[in-house]
Amino acid sequence: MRKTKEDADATKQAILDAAILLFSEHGVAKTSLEKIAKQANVTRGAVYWHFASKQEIFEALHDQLHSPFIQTIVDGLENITSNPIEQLQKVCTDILIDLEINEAKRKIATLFLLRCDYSGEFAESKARFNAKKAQKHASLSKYFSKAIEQGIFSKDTDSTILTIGLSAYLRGLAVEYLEDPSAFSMQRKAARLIQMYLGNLQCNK
Amino acid sequence: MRKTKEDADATKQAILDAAILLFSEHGVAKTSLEKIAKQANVTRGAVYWHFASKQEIFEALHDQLHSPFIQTIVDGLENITSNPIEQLQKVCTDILIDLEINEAKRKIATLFLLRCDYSGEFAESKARFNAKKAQKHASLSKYFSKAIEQGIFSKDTDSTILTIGLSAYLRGLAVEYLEDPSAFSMQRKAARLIQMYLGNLQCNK
DNA sequence: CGTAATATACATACACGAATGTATGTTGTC
DNA sequence: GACAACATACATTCGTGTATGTATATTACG
Repeated sequence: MRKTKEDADATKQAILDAAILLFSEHGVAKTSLEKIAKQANVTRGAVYWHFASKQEIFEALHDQLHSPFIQTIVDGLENITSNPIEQLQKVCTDILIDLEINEAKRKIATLFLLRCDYSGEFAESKARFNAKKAQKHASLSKYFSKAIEQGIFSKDTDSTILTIGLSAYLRGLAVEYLEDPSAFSMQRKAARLIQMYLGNLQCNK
Repeated sequence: MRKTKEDADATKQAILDAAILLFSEHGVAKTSLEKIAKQANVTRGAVYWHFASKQEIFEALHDQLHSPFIQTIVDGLENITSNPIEQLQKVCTDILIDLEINEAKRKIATLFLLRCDYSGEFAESKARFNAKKAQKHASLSKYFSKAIEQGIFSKDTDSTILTIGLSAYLRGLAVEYLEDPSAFSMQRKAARLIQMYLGNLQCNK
């Protein structure tokens, strides 16, 4: 029953896809390798061939798919346009709207924000992720500092506070939305939610 | 080995305390009833005498201890003072600082925000909680509407957006802080973080 | 270029521990 | 002496990890 290399890659991907689905729906802890195998139409033998443990599956998904919101912001601000504040607002708004219209991203975000806890065996994944995040944090903070110096943002803005706050705000909105997507619509509210937070930063001198 | 009623209540409380500790440190899923019993210096027999299952322990803790931030805000705004905006800022700031200085509250918040997922058997707890939250949401939104009418808050504030946003902001800040308390100090930053969010709402006409 | 050797990509079977729930025993109290 | 408040013992299930079987793709060799 040996398969070709492409076949093997396909089943590996099927296992990962099954894991995303089950993890995001039922939680990481409550998903057994048996269930993942069944969802992927293989046996646990196949799963253990490609991965040493559930933890390894989780880590593979985590490292490949889970990126902090700040990273998306930093990426989106790389090429500066005429109006940096509007640009920032758009980037943030798009992140949130994406959670509503992009099912794959919604599943991934649900998984890592709501369906796993990072205590114990997953602490290393979290540590790597936090390092990544801290790096982007610093990067965004620098960007803000510069923008404040240049008079784009109001002088009484604190770049660190702004970075921490924005990160937390997006995280909070994402979590509250994912927890109950029927509570409000991102497509309708995201822009105003972001506007409320970032709308008063412009230098009004 | 029969104990008096007070003794029994004490062991029940010891079991609950042990559960809080272990749940918040190692996660709900990874904490067995055996570990809880050991931590409480009893056997699993005692645990099963007081509770039917781990789920029942979780639900008891959840219903008694976990209250949405909005509830604290609504409670804190009950008796209106001279400056409602300052009052609101203080209430929010205090919630955050409490996470740093009050160990018990930090453990509880960690447990319910970071160490459990509400899929599967805990969905009912989450549903009850969400109902409670929605109620307080509506209540706070009404408060804001009134304050806007009275000219306390700026006219271009949307009470619903403000409520959703504030709830998400506090949740996000709490989560990011609890996830890594060394990242920043609430005692130092909370006031400014809240000020940045709520500071521009005052009616400036 | 055909074929034997080997490694790959799994499926199947088994052994084990952990956790759960229940049944039953024990002791002190009212 | 009956019942509350446990401790102890037992049965069962679930998940994991590993060992083994096996068919086929790939490679090496003559």
